[in-house]
Amino acid sequence: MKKKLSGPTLRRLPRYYRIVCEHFERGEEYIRSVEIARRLDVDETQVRKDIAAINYSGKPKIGFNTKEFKAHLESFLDLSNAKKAFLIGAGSLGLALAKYTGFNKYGLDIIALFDVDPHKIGLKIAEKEIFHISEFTEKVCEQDIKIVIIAIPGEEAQKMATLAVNSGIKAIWNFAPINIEVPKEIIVANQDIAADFVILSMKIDENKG
Amino acid sequence: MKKKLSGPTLRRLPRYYRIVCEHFERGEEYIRSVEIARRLDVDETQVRKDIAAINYSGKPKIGFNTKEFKAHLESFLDLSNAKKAFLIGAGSLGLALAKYTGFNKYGLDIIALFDVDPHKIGLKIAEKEIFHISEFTEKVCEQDIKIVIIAIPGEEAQKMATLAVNSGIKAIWNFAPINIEVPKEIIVANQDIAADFVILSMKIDENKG
DNA sequence: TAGATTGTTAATCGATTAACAATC
DNA sequence: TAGATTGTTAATCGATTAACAATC
Repeated sequence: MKKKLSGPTLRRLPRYYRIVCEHFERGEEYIRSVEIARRLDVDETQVRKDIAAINYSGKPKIGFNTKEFKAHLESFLDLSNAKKAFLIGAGSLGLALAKYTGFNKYGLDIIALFDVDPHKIGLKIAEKEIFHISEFTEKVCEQDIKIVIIAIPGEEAQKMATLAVNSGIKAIWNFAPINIEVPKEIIVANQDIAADFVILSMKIDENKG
Repeated sequence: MKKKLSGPTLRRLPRYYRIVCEHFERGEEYIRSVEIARRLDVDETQVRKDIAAINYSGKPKIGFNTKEFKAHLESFLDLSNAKKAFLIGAGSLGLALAKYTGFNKYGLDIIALFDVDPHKIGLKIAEKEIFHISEFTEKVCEQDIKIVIIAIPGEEAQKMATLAVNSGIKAIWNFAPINIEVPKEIIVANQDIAADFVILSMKIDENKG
């Protein structure tokens, strides 16, 4: 049984993974904690602590073997095990997410899209078919889907979330700019990209002051 | 001079803003800290502490006036003051960001897009013209742009970041799935959405275990 | 007034950082 | 061996939570 990691540590791990991949792909055999720390602007002791927390270890004087460390992170973060998901909303954001190539590497496999626009039904985006939302519940059951991504403009997002929950979905990744509410056993991540901008913009102000 | 907020507090403020807006638009005059806490799954004392940190106060027994509190957050987070930005990349993600309507409310105004594809140059997306990247530096100066959003597939992102820095940009919001590196006086937010998925997916695993 | 909620001080908890020992 | 880097224990720091006072 994995011991539970702290939130901050968990959030740093995918960032380590990215850096380690970059080094590995560049053909570098080892990476040192100070290098990871510099790239991500965290403390180097922090990096080693986090690595210790996932039971990996490096070699004193040499560093961490990029290939091994990468594999360890993939195993720990369960990246190789593709998780099937449905995507609600074939608007511009939905299409962008459907076409996004970075997800496979991180264990996300978007299987199909759903929309209400009759002009879109039947089209294929990046080899994923667009179905009418009325087929959603049935297909969730058929294909044993646990994750749904919501990418519609807002007002309808809560309704779609409720539909998803009633269809047996276990986790919702919400890109609509509202805070959706679902029963507490359902996992929700409200991806508020505008809020992320606000944080960036506050940092700019700080730099000026 | 604003006293500096902690990172966690700063990250919660836009979430409070969203909830307060929702209540205000629903016509509710007051909101209580316990309600905000419930909606965002944080501690209610935390909410009051955060509110105190931005020098706002409510009324005992009644709560926080939604209209006033909303205005206070807008002022504190500087949401009313539109920040001009350029967007590099008119691919599907770039278009989705250009069309995204939620940004205005959060103080972001995307002025124009840049790309290299000759078929796209001159087109308009949500009233924003697409220019050739060769015009970037000149237009940054002309329009005194401080922020650039990078939405291209990856390999080229570092080059574009460097171009942006050389053009005098002060902050970069990077959607490309690489960790871009720039001089330390430049503010960078690497928006790694795949990483956000990993965190969601780990939470699902925890729920099972 | 009584009760409910805000506001604040004190206590706890956990994450980060510092110091240093272990190791190749 | 000397030096560099990992790994770990201890100290610090800051965020969260708990307790309770203030207030309408």
